[in-house]
Amino acid sequence: MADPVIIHWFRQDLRLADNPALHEAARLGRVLPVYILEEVPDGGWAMGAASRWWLHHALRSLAARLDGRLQVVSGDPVEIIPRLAREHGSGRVHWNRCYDPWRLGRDSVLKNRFKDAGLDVRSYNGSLLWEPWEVLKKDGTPYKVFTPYFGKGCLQAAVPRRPLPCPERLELAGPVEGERAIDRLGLRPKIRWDLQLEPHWAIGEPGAQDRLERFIAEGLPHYAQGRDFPGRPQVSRLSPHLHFGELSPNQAWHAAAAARAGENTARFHAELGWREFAHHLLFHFPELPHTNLDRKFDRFPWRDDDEALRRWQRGQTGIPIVDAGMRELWQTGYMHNRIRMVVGSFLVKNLLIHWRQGEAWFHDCLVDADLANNSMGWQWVAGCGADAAPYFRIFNPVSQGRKFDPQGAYTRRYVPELARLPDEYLFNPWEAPQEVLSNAGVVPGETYPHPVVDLKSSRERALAAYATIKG
DNA sequence: TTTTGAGTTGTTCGA
DNA sequence: GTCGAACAACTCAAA
Repeated sequence: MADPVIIHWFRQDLRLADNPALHEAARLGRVLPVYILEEVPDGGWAMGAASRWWLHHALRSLAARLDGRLQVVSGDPVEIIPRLAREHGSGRVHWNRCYDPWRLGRDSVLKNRFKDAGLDVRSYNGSLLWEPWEVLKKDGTPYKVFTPYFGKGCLQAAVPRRPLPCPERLELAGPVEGERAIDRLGLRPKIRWDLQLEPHWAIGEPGAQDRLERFIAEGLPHYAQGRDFPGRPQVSRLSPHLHFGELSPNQAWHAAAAARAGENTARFHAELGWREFAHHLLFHFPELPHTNLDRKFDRFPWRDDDEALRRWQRGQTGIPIVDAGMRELWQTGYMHNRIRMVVGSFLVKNLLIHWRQGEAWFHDCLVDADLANNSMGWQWVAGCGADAAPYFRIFNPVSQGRKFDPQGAYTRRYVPELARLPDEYLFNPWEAPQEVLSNAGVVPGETYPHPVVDLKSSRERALAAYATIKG
Protein backbone atom coordinates (compact mmCIF):
# COMPACT_ATOMS: atom_id res chain seq x y z
CA MET A 1 0.00 0.00 0.00
CA ALA A 2 1.24 3.47 -0.92
CA ASP A 3 2.21 5.95 1.78
CA PRO A 4 -0.69 8.05 3.01
CA VAL A 5 -1.04 11.59 1.68
CA ILE A 6 -0.92 14.38 4.26
CA ILE A 7 -2.04 17.87 3.33
CA HIS A 8 0.30 20.52 4.68
CA TRP A 9 -1.51 23.82 4.58
CA PHE A 10 1.16 26.56 4.39
CA ARG A 11 0.13 29.82 6.02
CA GLN A 12 2.66 32.06 7.79
CA ASP A 13 5.28 29.33 7.81
CA LEU A 14 6.74 29.60 4.30
CA ARG A 15 9.80 27.45 4.99
CA LEU A 16 10.95 23.83 5.03
CA ALA A 17 13.37 23.93 7.99
CA ASP A 18 12.07 24.06 11.55
CA ASN A 19 8.53 23.61 10.37
CA PRO A 20 6.88 21.37 12.98
CA ALA A 21 3.70 20.62 11.03
CA LEU A 22 5.54 19.89 7.80
CA HIS A 23 8.19 17.87 9.59
CA GLU A 24 5.61 15.57 11.09
CA ALA A 25 3.69 15.30 7.81
CA ALA A 26 6.87 14.31 5.95
CA ARG A 27 7.58 11.65 8.54
CA LEU A 28 4.13 10.13 8.16
CA GLY A 29 3.79 9.99 4.40
CA ARG A 30 3.70 11.91 1.16
CA VAL A 31 2.99 15.61 1.49
CA LEU A 32 0.54 17.63 -0.57
CA PRO A 33 1.69 21.24 -0.02
CA VAL A 34 -1.06 23.84 -0.30
CA TYR A 35 -1.30 27.62 -0.05
CA ILE A 36 -4.70 29.32 0.04
CA LEU A 37 -5.18 33.04 -0.52
CA GLU A 38 -8.19 33.76 1.60
CA GLU A 39 -10.86 36.40 1.57
CA VAL A 40 -10.36 38.31 4.82
CA PRO A 41 -13.57 39.43 6.55
CA ASP A 42 -14.23 43.12 7.26
CA GLY A 43 -12.18 44.29 10.20
CA GLY A 44 -9.78 41.37 9.77
CA TRP A 45 -6.94 43.52 8.46
CA ALA A 46 -6.40 42.16 4.97
CA MET A 47 -2.80 42.30 3.80
CA GLY A 48 -1.48 45.68 2.74
CA ALA A 49 0.10 46.37 -0.62
CA ALA A 50 3.69 45.83 0.56
CA SER A 51 2.81 42.54 2.23
CA ARG A 52 1.07 41.29 -0.88
CA TRP A 53 4.13 42.08 -2.94
CA TRP A 54 6.34 40.22 -0.46
CA LEU A 55 3.99 37.25 -0.40
CA HIS A 56 4.12 36.96 -4.17
CA HIS A 57 7.88 36.47 -4.11
CA ALA A 58 7.83 34.32 -1.00
CA LEU A 59 5.41 31.93 -2.69
CA ARG A 60 7.54 31.76 -5.82
CA SER A 61 10.57 30.92 -3.73
CA LEU A 62 8.70 28.28 -1.76
CA ALA A 63 7.16 26.75 -4.87
CA ALA A 64 10.59 26.42 -6.43
CA ARG A 65 11.86 24.61 -3.34
CA LEU A 66 8.91 22.23 -3.66
CA ASP A 67 9.69 21.36 -7.29
CA GLY A 68 6.73 23.42 -8.43
CA ARG A 69 4.27 21.20 -6.58
CA LEU A 70 2.88 23.85 -4.25
CA GLN A 71 -0.87 23.91 -4.88
CA VAL A 72 -1.81 27.59 -4.96
CA VAL A 73 -5.50 28.42 -4.76
CA SER A 74 -7.62 31.36 -3.78
CA GLY A 75 -10.91 30.92 -2.01
CA ASP A 76 -12.42 29.48 1.13
CA PRO A 77 -10.45 26.73 2.90
CA VAL A 78 -13.66 25.22 4.26
CA GLU A 79 -14.40 24.14 0.71
CA ILE A 80 -10.89 23.81 -0.73
CA ILE A 81 -9.25 21.52 1.84
CA PRO A 82 -11.91 18.77 1.76
CA ARG A 83 -11.95 18.94 -2.04
CA LEU A 84 -8.18 18.52 -2.27
CA ALA A 85 -8.39 15.71 0.28
CA ARG A 86 -10.91 13.88 -1.90
CA GLU A 87 -8.96 14.45 -5.10
CA HIS A 88 -5.70 13.19 -3.64
CA GLY A 89 -7.01 10.52 -1.32
CA SER A 90 -5.82 12.30 1.82
CA GLY A 91 -7.29 11.78 5.27
CA ARG A 92 -5.13 14.17 7.24
CA VAL A 93 -4.40 17.91 7.35
CA HIS A 94 -1.56 19.72 9.12
CA TRP A 95 -0.92 23.38 9.73
CA ASN A 96 1.03 25.71 11.97
CA ARG A 97 -1.09 28.09 14.00
CA CYS A 98 -1.68 31.78 13.21
CA TYR A 99 -2.69 34.19 15.95
CA ASP A 100 -4.73 36.96 14.33
CA PRO A 101 -8.03 37.14 16.21
CA TRP A 102 -10.31 36.37 13.26
CA ARG A 103 -8.12 33.47 12.17
CA LEU A 104 -7.97 31.90 15.64
CA GLY A 105 -11.75 31.76 15.88
CA ARG A 106 -12.13 30.66 12.29
CA ASP A 107 -9.53 27.90 12.68
CA SER A 108 -11.32 26.26 15.55
CA VAL A 109 -14.50 26.23 13.45
CA LEU A 110 -12.55 24.77 10.53
CA LYS A 111 -11.07 22.08 12.71
CA ASN A 112 -14.52 20.83 13.61
CA ARG A 113 -15.79 21.04 10.04
CA PHE A 114 -12.84 19.03 8.79
CA LYS A 115 -13.23 16.46 11.53
CA ASP A 116 -16.90 16.12 10.60
CA ALA A 117 -15.76 15.53 7.05
CA GLY A 118 -13.68 12.63 8.29
CA LEU A 119 -10.30 14.32 8.24
CA ASP A 120 -7.69 13.98 10.93
CA VAL A 121 -6.57 17.55 11.76
CA ARG A 122 -3.40 18.56 13.60
CA SER A 123 -2.14 22.06 14.34
CA TYR A 124 1.34 22.93 15.59
CA ASN A 125 3.25 25.89 16.95
CA GLY A 126 5.58 27.12 14.25
CA SER A 127 5.79 30.84 14.88
CA LEU A 128 5.99 31.63 18.59
CA LEU A 129 8.56 30.75 21.22
CA TRP A 130 5.91 30.55 23.95
CA GLU A 131 2.20 29.95 23.50
CA PRO A 132 0.18 32.97 24.67
CA TRP A 133 -2.16 30.85 26.77
CA GLU A 134 0.73 29.20 28.60
CA VAL A 135 2.41 32.38 29.85
CA LEU A 136 0.29 33.59 32.74
CA LYS A 137 0.80 35.08 36.18
CA LYS A 138 0.32 32.91 39.25
CA ASP A 139 -3.28 34.07 39.50
CA GLY A 140 -3.95 32.81 35.97
CA THR A 141 -4.31 36.22 34.31
CA PRO A 142 -2.10 37.52 31.48
CA TYR A 143 0.87 39.80 32.05
CA LYS A 144 0.55 43.43 31.03
CA VAL A 145 4.11 44.56 31.71
CA PHE A 146 6.96 43.44 29.53
CA THR A 147 9.72 42.97 32.11
CA PRO A 148 7.95 40.42 34.34
CA TYR A 149 6.29 38.85 31.28
CA PHE A 150 9.61 38.14 29.65
CA GLY A 151 11.81 37.57 32.69
CA LYS A 152 9.51 35.46 34.83
CA GLY A 153 6.79 34.34 32.47
CA CYS A 154 9.03 33.30 29.57
CA LEU A 155 12.70 32.94 30.50
CA GLN A 156 12.17 31.20 33.81
CA ALA A 157 9.44 28.97 32.42
CA ALA A 158 11.04 27.17 29.49
CA VAL A 159 13.92 27.34 27.04
CA PRO A 160 12.59 27.79 23.49
CA ARG A 161 12.38 24.59 21.51
CA ARG A 162 15.48 23.83 19.44
CA PRO A 163 14.92 24.18 15.70
CA LEU A 164 14.20 21.14 13.60
CA PRO A 165 16.19 20.43 10.45
CA CYS A 166 14.64 20.25 7.00
CA PRO A 167 12.70 17.01 6.65
CA GLU A 168 15.21 14.33 5.69
CA ARG A 169 12.76 12.74 3.36
CA LEU A 170 10.15 14.93 1.70
CA GLU A 171 8.07 13.04 -0.81
CA LEU A 172 5.57 15.25 -2.51
CA ALA A 173 2.15 14.46 -3.87
CA GLY A 174 0.12 16.39 -6.42
CA PRO A 175 0.81 17.82 -9.84
CA VAL A 176 3.41 20.37 -10.83
CA GLU A 177 1.62 23.71 -10.84
CA GLY A 178 4.12 26.13 -12.29
CA GLU A 179 4.28 29.83 -11.52
CA ARG A 180 1.15 30.89 -13.32
CA ALA A 181 -1.01 29.89 -10.35
CA ILE A 182 0.91 32.36 -8.20
CA ASP A 183 0.65 35.10 -10.83
CA ARG A 184 -3.10 34.53 -10.97
CA LEU A 185 -3.43 35.56 -7.33
CA GLY A 186 -2.76 39.12 -8.50
CA LEU A 187 -0.58 40.02 -5.54
CA ARG A 188 1.67 42.40 -7.42
CA PRO A 189 0.65 46.04 -7.76
CA LYS A 190 -0.60 47.36 -11.11
CA ILE A 191 1.56 50.46 -10.86
CA ARG A 192 5.05 49.08 -10.47
CA TRP A 193 6.16 50.97 -7.34
CA ASP A 194 7.43 47.63 -6.12
CA LEU A 195 10.47 47.78 -8.39
CA GLN A 196 12.22 50.15 -5.98
CA LEU A 197 11.69 47.71 -3.09
CA GLU A 198 13.31 44.78 -4.83
CA PRO A 199 17.02 45.59 -4.41
CA HIS A 200 16.60 45.79 -0.64
CA TRP A 201 15.43 42.24 0.01
CA ALA A 202 16.15 38.59 -0.72
CA ILE A 203 12.70 37.12 -0.21
CA GLY A 204 12.24 33.47 0.68
CA GLU A 205 13.77 30.92 2.99
CA PRO A 206 17.32 30.91 1.53
CA GLY A 207 17.44 34.71 1.64
CA ALA A 208 16.17 34.68 5.22
CA GLN A 209 18.87 32.23 6.25
CA ASP A 210 21.55 34.36 4.58
CA ARG A 211 20.20 37.42 6.30
CA LEU A 212 20.31 35.66 9.69
CA GLU A 213 23.85 34.44 9.17
CA ARG A 214 25.03 37.86 8.13
CA PHE A 215 23.35 39.47 11.08
CA ILE A 216 24.92 37.03 13.53
CA ALA A 217 28.36 37.64 12.02
CA GLU A 218 28.21 41.41 11.47
CA GLY A 219 25.35 42.98 13.39
CA LEU A 220 25.03 40.99 16.60
CA PRO A 221 28.54 41.73 17.96
CA HIS A 222 27.56 45.41 18.41
CA TYR A 223 23.80 44.99 18.57
CA ALA A 224 23.10 46.35 22.06
CA GLN A 225 24.30 49.85 21.20
CA GLY A 226 24.46 49.74 17.43
CA ARG A 227 20.77 48.93 17.00
CA ASP A 228 19.91 52.52 17.91
CA PHE A 229 21.73 54.08 14.97
CA PRO A 230 19.76 53.98 11.72
CA GLY A 231 22.83 54.74 9.63
CA ARG A 232 24.66 51.63 10.86
CA PRO A 233 24.01 48.11 9.56
CA GLN A 234 23.47 46.57 12.98
CA VAL A 235 19.77 45.81 13.09
CA SER A 236 18.70 42.36 11.95
CA ARG A 237 16.04 43.29 9.36
CA LEU A 238 14.57 39.86 9.98
CA SER A 239 11.05 41.12 10.75
CA PRO A 240 9.45 40.43 7.34
CA HIS A 241 11.07 37.00 7.17
CA LEU A 242 9.71 36.23 10.65
CA HIS A 243 6.27 37.54 9.76
CA PHE A 244 5.89 35.25 6.77
CA GLY A 245 7.66 32.40 8.53
CA GLU A 246 10.56 32.14 6.12
CA LEU A 247 12.50 31.94 9.34
CA SER A 248 11.27 30.78 12.74
CA PRO A 249 11.93 32.71 15.95
CA ASN A 250 13.48 29.51 17.29
CA GLN A 251 16.11 29.58 14.55
CA ALA A 252 16.90 33.22 15.30
CA TRP A 253 16.92 32.65 19.06
CA HIS A 254 19.29 29.71 19.00
CA ALA A 255 21.59 31.21 16.37
CA ALA A 256 22.06 34.25 18.63
CA ALA A 257 22.51 32.02 21.69
CA ALA A 258 25.18 29.95 19.95
CA ALA A 259 27.11 33.12 19.09
CA ARG A 260 27.59 33.75 22.83
CA ALA A 261 27.59 37.50 22.34
CA GLY A 262 26.80 38.36 25.97
CA GLU A 263 24.69 41.50 26.38
CA ASN A 264 24.22 41.64 22.61
CA THR A 265 22.61 38.21 22.58
CA ALA A 266 20.49 39.17 25.58
CA ARG A 267 19.34 42.32 23.84
CA PHE A 268 18.42 40.50 20.66
CA HIS A 269 16.57 37.88 22.69
CA ALA A 270 14.64 40.68 24.37
CA GLU A 271 13.62 42.03 20.96
CA LEU A 272 12.32 38.59 20.04
CA GLY A 273 10.63 38.74 23.44
CA TRP A 274 8.82 41.92 22.40
CA ARG A 275 7.51 40.10 19.36
CA GLU A 276 6.21 37.41 21.71
CA PHE A 277 4.71 40.03 24.03
CA ALA A 278 2.85 41.63 21.14
CA HIS A 279 1.29 38.30 20.19
CA HIS A 280 0.52 37.61 23.84
CA LEU A 281 -1.31 40.94 24.12
CA LEU A 282 -3.22 40.44 20.88
CA PHE A 283 -4.30 36.99 21.99
CA HIS A 284 -5.56 38.14 25.37
CA PHE A 285 -6.86 41.52 24.17
CA PRO A 286 -8.13 40.94 20.63
CA GLU A 287 -9.44 44.53 20.44
CA LEU A 288 -5.81 45.75 20.53
CA PRO A 289 -5.75 46.85 16.84
CA HIS A 290 -8.62 49.31 17.19
CA THR A 291 -9.41 50.13 20.84
CA ASN A 292 -7.34 52.00 23.42
CA LEU A 293 -6.28 49.50 26.06
CA ASP A 294 -6.36 52.42 28.48
CA ARG A 295 -9.96 53.52 28.06
CA LYS A 296 -9.43 57.01 29.41
CA PHE A 297 -7.85 57.70 26.02
CA ASP A 298 -11.33 57.31 24.54
CA ARG A 299 -11.83 60.98 25.37
CA PHE A 300 -8.46 62.18 24.09
CA PRO A 301 -8.82 65.28 21.87
CA TRP A 302 -7.38 63.93 18.62
CA ARG A 303 -7.24 66.32 15.69
CA ASP A 304 -8.45 65.73 12.16
CA ASP A 305 -5.87 67.17 9.81
CA ASP A 306 -5.81 65.50 6.41
CA GLU A 307 -3.23 67.88 5.04
CA ALA A 308 -0.74 67.21 7.85
CA LEU A 309 -1.42 63.47 7.65
CA ARG A 310 -0.73 63.50 3.93
CA ARG A 311 2.52 65.37 4.45
CA TRP A 312 3.56 62.89 7.11
CA GLN A 313 2.75 59.95 4.83
CA ARG A 314 4.68 61.41 1.91
CA GLY A 315 7.74 62.46 3.93
CA GLN A 316 7.10 66.16 3.39
CA THR A 317 6.71 67.43 6.94
CA GLY A 318 9.73 69.71 6.75
CA ILE A 319 11.24 67.88 9.75
CA PRO A 320 14.25 66.11 8.23
CA ILE A 321 14.55 63.00 10.42
CA VAL A 322 10.79 62.40 10.18
CA ASP A 323 10.83 62.79 6.42
CA ALA A 324 13.85 60.48 6.16
CA GLY A 325 11.96 57.77 8.02
CA MET A 326 8.75 58.11 6.04
CA ARG A 327 10.68 58.01 2.78
CA GLU A 328 12.68 54.97 3.91
CA LEU A 329 9.33 53.29 4.51
CA TRP A 330 8.05 54.21 1.08
CA GLN A 331 11.23 53.31 -0.78
CA THR A 332 12.16 50.09 1.01
CA GLY A 333 9.02 48.85 2.78
CA TYR A 334 10.87 49.06 6.09
CA MET A 335 11.79 51.60 8.74
CA HIS A 336 14.48 51.46 11.39
CA ASN A 337 13.05 50.81 14.84
CA ARG A 338 14.24 54.04 16.48
CA ILE A 339 12.89 56.08 13.61
CA ARG A 340 9.53 54.32 13.90
CA MET A 341 9.34 55.76 17.41
CA VAL A 342 10.37 59.22 16.22
CA VAL A 343 7.83 59.41 13.38
CA GLY A 344 5.18 57.81 15.60
CA SER A 345 5.72 60.29 18.40
CA PHE A 346 5.62 63.11 15.85
CA LEU A 347 2.29 62.00 14.35
CA VAL A 348 0.58 61.27 17.62
CA LYS A 349 2.00 64.00 19.83
CA ASN A 350 3.20 66.90 17.69
CA LEU A 351 0.37 66.55 15.16
CA LEU A 352 -2.22 65.06 17.57
CA ILE A 353 -3.43 62.71 14.86
CA HIS A 354 -5.01 59.43 16.03
CA TRP A 355 -2.60 56.49 16.34
CA ARG A 356 -4.94 54.41 14.19
CA GLN A 357 -4.04 56.60 11.20
CA GLY A 358 -0.40 55.79 11.69
CA GLU A 359 -1.20 52.13 12.25
CA ALA A 360 -3.17 51.95 8.99
CA TRP A 361 -0.41 53.59 6.95
CA PHE A 362 2.26 51.31 8.42
CA HIS A 363 0.04 48.30 7.80
CA ASP A 364 -0.20 49.18 4.14
CA CYS A 365 3.43 50.14 3.56
CA LEU A 366 5.55 47.85 5.72
CA VAL A 367 6.80 44.56 4.31
CA ASP A 368 6.89 43.36 7.93
CA ALA A 369 3.32 44.56 8.64
CA ASP A 370 2.15 42.38 11.50
CA LEU A 371 -1.12 42.95 13.31
CA ALA A 372 0.30 42.16 16.76
CA ASN A 373 3.55 44.12 16.48
CA ASN A 374 2.00 47.06 14.67
CA SER A 375 -0.93 47.63 16.99
CA MET A 376 1.12 47.14 20.14
CA GLY A 377 3.72 49.57 18.80
CA TRP A 378 1.24 52.33 18.03
CA GLN A 379 -0.57 51.98 21.35
CA TRP A 380 2.80 52.12 23.04
CA VAL A 381 3.80 55.31 21.26
CA ALA A 382 0.45 56.96 21.94
CA GLY A 383 0.70 56.03 25.61
CA CYS A 384 -2.63 54.19 25.70
CA GLY A 385 -1.28 50.63 25.58
CA ALA A 386 0.01 48.06 28.02
CA ASP A 387 3.26 49.21 29.60
CA ALA A 388 3.18 52.27 27.36
CA ALA A 389 5.41 55.30 26.99
CA PRO A 390 4.60 57.99 29.59
CA TYR A 391 2.67 60.96 28.25
CA PHE A 392 5.59 63.36 28.73
CA ARG A 393 7.92 61.34 26.53
CA ILE A 394 7.72 63.45 23.40
CA PHE A 395 10.65 62.89 21.11
CA ASN A 396 12.39 65.99 19.86
CA PRO A 397 13.21 65.14 16.24
CA VAL A 398 16.16 67.52 16.22
CA SER A 399 17.82 65.99 19.30
CA GLN A 400 17.02 62.49 18.09
CA GLY A 401 18.69 63.20 14.77
CA ARG A 402 21.79 64.67 16.36
CA LYS A 403 22.05 61.86 18.86
CA PHE A 404 21.35 58.83 16.68
CA ASP A 405 22.37 60.00 13.20
CA PRO A 406 25.38 62.11 14.21
CA GLN A 407 27.07 62.13 10.80
CA GLY A 408 23.70 62.45 9.09
CA ALA A 409 24.31 59.45 6.82
CA TYR A 410 20.75 58.19 7.20
CA THR A 411 19.05 61.56 6.86
CA ARG A 412 21.14 62.57 3.84
CA ARG A 413 20.42 59.26 2.10
CA TYR A 414 16.66 59.74 2.23
CA VAL A 415 16.46 63.53 2.14
CA PRO A 416 19.07 64.25 -0.53
CA GLU A 417 17.86 67.81 -1.09
CA LEU A 418 19.43 68.63 2.30
CA ALA A 419 22.58 66.56 1.78
CA ARG A 420 24.89 69.54 1.46
CA LEU A 421 23.81 71.16 4.72
CA PRO A 422 26.43 70.96 7.48
CA ASP A 423 25.66 68.55 10.36
CA GLU A 424 24.86 71.51 12.58
CA TYR A 425 21.74 72.44 10.58
CA LEU A 426 20.86 69.15 8.94
CA PHE A 427 18.10 68.38 11.45
CA ASN A 428 16.77 71.94 11.80
CA PRO A 429 17.18 73.76 8.49
CA TRP A 430 14.60 76.36 9.56
CA GLU A 431 17.18 77.73 11.98
CA ALA A 432 20.02 77.90 9.46
CA PRO A 433 21.37 81.32 8.40
CA GLN A 434 20.54 82.35 4.87
CA GLU A 435 24.15 81.96 3.79
CA VAL A 436 24.36 78.36 5.00
CA LEU A 437 21.15 77.55 3.13
CA SER A 438 22.24 79.06 -0.15
CA ASN A 439 25.65 77.40 0.03
CA ALA A 440 23.82 74.08 0.37
CA GLY A 441 21.39 74.88 -2.43
CA VAL A 442 18.40 74.82 -0.08
CA VAL A 443 15.47 77.17 -0.65
CA PRO A 444 12.94 76.70 2.18
CA GLY A 445 9.41 76.34 0.84
CA GLU A 446 10.73 75.44 -2.61
CA THR A 447 13.42 72.75 -2.53
CA TYR A 448 12.33 71.56 0.93
CA PRO A 449 9.09 72.33 2.82
CA HIS A 450 8.72 74.61 5.79
CA PRO A 451 8.00 72.65 9.00
CA VAL A 452 4.37 71.54 9.19
CA VAL A 453 4.30 72.54 12.88
CA ASP A 454 6.52 74.43 15.30
CA LEU A 455 8.19 71.86 17.53
CA LYS A 456 8.09 73.84 20.75
CA SER A 457 4.49 74.96 20.62
CA SER A 458 3.20 71.62 19.34
CA ARG A 459 4.98 69.92 22.23
CA GLU A 460 3.21 72.22 24.68
CA ARG A 461 -0.09 71.59 22.90
CA ALA A 462 0.44 67.84 23.31
CA LEU A 463 1.16 68.15 27.03
CA ALA A 464 -2.04 70.20 27.39
CA ALA A 465 -4.02 67.58 25.48
CA TYR A 466 -2.74 64.81 27.71
CA ALA A 467 -3.57 66.88 30.76
CA THR A 468 -7.25 66.86 29.75
CA ILE A 469 -7.56 63.10 30.25
CA LYS A 470 -5.64 62.84 33.54
CA GLY A 471 -7.15 61.09 36.52
C1' DT B 1 -6.10 42.33 51.78
C1' DT B 2 -2.39 45.26 51.99
C1' DT B 3 1.92 46.85 50.93
C1' DT B 4 5.84 47.79 48.27
C1' DG B 5 8.70 48.56 44.43
C1' DA B 6 8.88 49.12 39.74
C1' DG B 7 7.73 50.37 34.97
C1' DT B 8 12.09 49.81 26.73
C1' DT B 9 13.74 53.43 23.90
C1' DG B 10 12.92 61.50 26.65
C1' DT B 11 13.25 66.49 27.21
C1' DT B 12 13.80 70.63 29.51
C1' DC B 13 15.29 73.62 32.89
C1' DG B 14 18.05 75.47 36.26
C1' DA B 15 21.93 75.05 39.36
C1' DG C 1 29.31 71.55 29.58
C1' DT C 2 27.23 68.54 33.06
C1' DC C 3 24.02 66.86 36.27
C1' DG C 4 19.80 65.98 38.76
C1' DA C 5 15.09 66.89 39.22
C1' DA C 6 10.63 67.53 37.44
C1' DC C 7 7.37 66.07 34.39
C1' DA C 8 1.99 62.46 37.34
C1' DA C 9 -0.21 59.43 38.78
C1' DC C 10 -1.44 54.89 38.05
C1' DT C 11 -1.30 50.17 37.45
C1' DC C 12 0.91 46.07 37.70
C1' DA C 13 3.27 42.06 39.92
C1' DA C 14 4.41 39.70 43.73
C1' DA C 15 5.14 39.03 48.50
